[in-house]
Amino acid sequence: MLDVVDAPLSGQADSGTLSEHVFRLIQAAIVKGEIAPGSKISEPELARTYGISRGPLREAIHRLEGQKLLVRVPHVGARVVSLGHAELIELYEIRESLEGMACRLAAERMTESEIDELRQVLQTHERDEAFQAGVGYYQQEGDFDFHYRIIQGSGNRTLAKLLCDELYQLVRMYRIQFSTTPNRPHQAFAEHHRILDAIADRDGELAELLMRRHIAASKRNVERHFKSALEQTPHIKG
Amino acid sequence: MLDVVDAPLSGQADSGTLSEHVFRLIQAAIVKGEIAPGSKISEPELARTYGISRGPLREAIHRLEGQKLLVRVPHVGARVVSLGHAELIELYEIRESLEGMACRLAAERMTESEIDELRQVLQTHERDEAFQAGVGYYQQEGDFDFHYRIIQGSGNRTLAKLLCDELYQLVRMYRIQFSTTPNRPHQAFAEHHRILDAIADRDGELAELLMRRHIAASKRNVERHFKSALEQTPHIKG
DNA sequence: TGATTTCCATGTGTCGACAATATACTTTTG
DNA sequence: CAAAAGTATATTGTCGACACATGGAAATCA
Repeated sequence: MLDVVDAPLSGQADSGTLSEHVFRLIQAAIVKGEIAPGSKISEPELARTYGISRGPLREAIHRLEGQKLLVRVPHVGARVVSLGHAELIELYEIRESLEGMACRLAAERMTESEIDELRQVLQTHERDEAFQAGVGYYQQEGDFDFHYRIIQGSGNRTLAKLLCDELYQLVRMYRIQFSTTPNRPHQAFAEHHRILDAIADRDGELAELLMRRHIAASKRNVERHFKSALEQTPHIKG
Repeated sequence: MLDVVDAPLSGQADSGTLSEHVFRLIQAAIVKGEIAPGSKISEPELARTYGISRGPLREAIHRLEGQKLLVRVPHVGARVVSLGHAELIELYEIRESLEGMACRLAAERMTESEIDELRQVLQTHERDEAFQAGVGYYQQEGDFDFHYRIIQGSGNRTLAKLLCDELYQLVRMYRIQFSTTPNRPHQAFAEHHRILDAIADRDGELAELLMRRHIAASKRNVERHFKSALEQTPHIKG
């Protein structure tokens, strides 16, 4: 028997289909900002770039549209989404509600070992944060780890799919856009700790309240960045 | 001038593309139960049914997958989603959180004329309900009208797209599945009225609380129906 | 007789080409 | 000189066909 090691590029289990592959590739490219927000998607160009036919590419585009990363107009084409100020705030309001619920459920239903793992995640971040004091970018992934764990710990798999597989792609996209400025890491750490304590105490109500405040603070932070970015470049046409 | 009546079947503005067309067609067929939950989707068969090629059909399938109405397995095919007991409950929990927020926002931001229209919607239902006392099916659409109006009145367009365009297709699907039994119309009416009163009083907190209770009651109702349905047909394999 | 293996049929994934439509440019006209 | 119409190019939407994988049926062997 020989080990099949054809092309494990994407890291995770690649479903083997080209459509799935380019779907994740383009998704990552959009989230990372490699394809500018508001820019047009050219099917022939992308097909040449990834070396595939337009068929699988179009299927990937339609799925990306479902994830709200692309906006398509019939007979015209697709553009990378470009959220306005209001829409970004709306997204954070939705997170506030949904992750608040997830946090309450997590406080009620997480196992002790899961809580321990969550505590270790936070300790790891604390060391990293002390190490590269306030760089803020690495904290992004860590922050997602923290939120991811809580969402998974809620036990509501439908909610987890909705938050992690769909909405968070958009959130990550704008997090990376705003990642040039330090993202209030210390304050976020303190908030994370308080949330963890509430979960460890099995205090669902408090955990929900703290998570909502945490996301609300993030929202205000993003709001500031958005405004300052707007002042630098007053009019970005789609 | 002659009235153009080519194919206004879908009611709304058809974007003209076949893909979009079959997307809405299959979506409606799944929601109405014309394609049984858990049943397999045959691409050649559906292509023949709608008289189109497999290309646009596959694009529609991918979008349906994004809306969680289909579950696809690579190299195997797509099946109509079949939510288990737990998943259905999870869906209602998500609605509780999201529509609760929508209702609070609606109480704060709806205009007086919008509130008047909402009141008229309720009055219309009251007459209809009194007319065909307790049939319960027509109430489905009406119930959606009521919830739709509130969601739209929240002013959060991102939330409205998420709830109305995506999650509600699933909810409608199972509403129709359980529509054989009378859906506690009187109690729902009373709850709707109380919600309206809270909105008219601009009492956001109360409006949210009442909406959450309303959906929780719906959840318990669905839970009952699900159990009784399970007793009649103990094992429905996917 | 039962389990395993081989083979075939159905269906999915992918491709290249054609038709229809939108965008940009050129031309014409007031 | 500006605006509108017409044309040309490029892109999107659609189609039919081929390659490969999967599931089931038939045949073989223990």
